[in-house]
Amino acid sequence: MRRETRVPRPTIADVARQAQVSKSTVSRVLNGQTSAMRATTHERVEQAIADLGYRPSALARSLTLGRSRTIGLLISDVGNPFYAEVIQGVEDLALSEGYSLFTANTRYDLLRAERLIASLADHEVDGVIVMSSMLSERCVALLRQRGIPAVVIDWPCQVEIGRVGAVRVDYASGIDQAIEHLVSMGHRVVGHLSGPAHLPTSQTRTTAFLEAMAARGLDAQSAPVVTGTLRMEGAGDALASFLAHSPQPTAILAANDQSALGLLFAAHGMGLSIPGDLSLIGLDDIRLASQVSPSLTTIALPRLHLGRMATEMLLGLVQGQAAEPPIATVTTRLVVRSSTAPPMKETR
Amino acid sequence: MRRETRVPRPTIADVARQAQVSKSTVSRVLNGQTSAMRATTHERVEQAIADLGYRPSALARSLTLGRSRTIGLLISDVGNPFYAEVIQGVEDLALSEGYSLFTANTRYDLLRAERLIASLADHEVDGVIVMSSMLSERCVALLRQRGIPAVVIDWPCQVEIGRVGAVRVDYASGIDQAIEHLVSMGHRVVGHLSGPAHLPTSQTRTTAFLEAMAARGLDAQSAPVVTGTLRMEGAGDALASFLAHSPQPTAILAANDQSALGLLFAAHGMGLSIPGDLSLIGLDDIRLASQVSPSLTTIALPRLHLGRMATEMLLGLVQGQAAEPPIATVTTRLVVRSSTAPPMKETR
DNA sequence: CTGAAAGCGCTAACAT
DNA sequence: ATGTTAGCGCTTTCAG
Repeated sequence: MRRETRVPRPTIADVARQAQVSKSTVSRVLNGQTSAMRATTHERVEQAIADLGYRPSALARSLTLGRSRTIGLLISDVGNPFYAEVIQGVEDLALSEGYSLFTANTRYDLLRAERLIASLADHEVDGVIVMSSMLSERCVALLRQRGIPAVVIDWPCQVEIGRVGAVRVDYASGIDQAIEHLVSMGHRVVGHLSGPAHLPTSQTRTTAFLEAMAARGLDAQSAPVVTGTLRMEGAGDALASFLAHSPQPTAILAANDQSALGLLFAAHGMGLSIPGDLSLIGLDDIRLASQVSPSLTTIALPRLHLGRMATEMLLGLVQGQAAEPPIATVTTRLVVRSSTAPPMKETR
Repeated sequence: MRRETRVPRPTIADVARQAQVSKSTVSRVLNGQTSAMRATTHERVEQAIADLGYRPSALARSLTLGRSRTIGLLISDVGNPFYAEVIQGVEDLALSEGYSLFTANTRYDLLRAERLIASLADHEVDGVIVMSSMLSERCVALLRQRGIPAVVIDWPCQVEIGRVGAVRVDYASGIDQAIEHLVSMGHRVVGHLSGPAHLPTSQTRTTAFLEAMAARGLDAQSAPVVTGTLRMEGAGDALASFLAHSPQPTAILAANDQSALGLLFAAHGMGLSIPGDLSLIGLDDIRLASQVSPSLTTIALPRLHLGRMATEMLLGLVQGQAAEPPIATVTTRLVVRSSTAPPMKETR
């Protein structure tokens, strides 16, 4: 007794027949153009729709309308905890505006990114949000080439003309607060664990660090800056570098929470006390930051907001009501927790 | 000098005109039905396609073909690090098979899940993969109702007939190894930090734990089982419960890595040494597990594989070549790291 | 070996 | 106030 027959979903024609009206009438009901319609007709159509459990085909609709109410979300790596909330922000707003999301991970692979973008274009997404720092430039170029509106998140480079927007992150504000926090507690030698040098965002953060130091008359020149990976791995080596540096830093600002946590765990492993022997500040405020022990003082990025803003901007571009210039900035702010404290007085 | 004019993408008709052939011929080239075609014709068409930079519209194709080469991925929460790799597994295989992914987060919200499923259905996805333990049952019901093939991941309940498959996780194998590992080191009192009682998967794990204990003649009855949240928060309270228990456990098996790490951090905070004072075993083997200090002994779940299998199964269902019964199981295995050691001999 | 024509499900003029 | 018609871009008989 297997019912192999795939019951085809009802179409607008089925509804029309059932309600004894034309397809146009049904279509009007579907699109709310019901003002100049006889109440009984309206009623009959609604009834038929309900009876048949009819739902319009997004595919067919997209084809006729020329827009798909679909947007692409290009991410470098879902596994990066940083992105999760941004995704939520995007999804929330997109959903509430009736858009669906094609999500795709570039995996930091340009070839893959190209294929994904091609695929998104093939599916006629109305726009794309790009959150893939290393690949953003190429991605945006490809998208522009296909005439697809796009918004880049946290990509400090110049946004050229065209239907491309950008949501920037003002790291400097939070980083400045962080340095102020350390300095006011008495720290004088502060180290910086940066991200890979080729990432624009690493440079931005490092620059902001150096400027914040200089602004307080600290010797930014001799401040130990170690290049890390933005990941937890390898933090042990980085920590060793800091400890070998002279003068030895009493506090370290890491380029992100992951690497800060790497330092934290490495310190644990070496029997170093945080914040007793060393103060630590991260950046991002990922969930984990508040859950480790000691909880991590960090510079919070409003990620949900970031996602929402990007989506809002993209939908603006899609609907042609582009803000000029399509650039927005979100600020960061310090969240003080337990990984920072005044330095011990043995600062040589 | 703004070019406001949205250049419409070339259609199959444009290619046909350019190549001086009919749409049918172009379509044949597009679909590789080129065997019985004059070489010069084929050549001309390829040329025209290249010249125009033509790409077929997935939308139009889906409409005529009746299948969209699109699948939905229903997740409860992207923020859960557990899912990231599964997603990668799904995406990898889907991509290589020419499928695109609609991803959607239920956020553990049934209403939201319903809307998302409706949306997926509206977009005529060919199938859906569900990875949302709490909501799976309802989700599958809704999908079945709309006649959409589905595969559930890690949902231990009965799979009814219909085009629904399941990929199970055999927790018992890894949990048994874990207990064996502890017992062979001399542990006799082992605690279990379980997940919320209403989650089927919590029950599965707890049962496996108790059985593994009993199988070794240990007093499963008096083994302290504390109900946790599967999250890091609240681990402090759980740890306190374990420590207050008599006899006090010398090792704890947590239901997942997150809660194990919660215990780890809580122990740090209380000055307890891991594994000196207490051995700890997690489950999942999330990235973080190998990065914390001490690194976490845990039961590894082959997540990439999980995603791949689910996708493979779904595509099988979609293409009608369903394996009978559509159920697969992946096994788990213990990964020994540094959070486990023999108990101190002061076991009262 | 290739073309003409119908149709997938929907919307939008343009009638009436 | 509602129906008719012509597409949107593609595939697929069916003819030649």
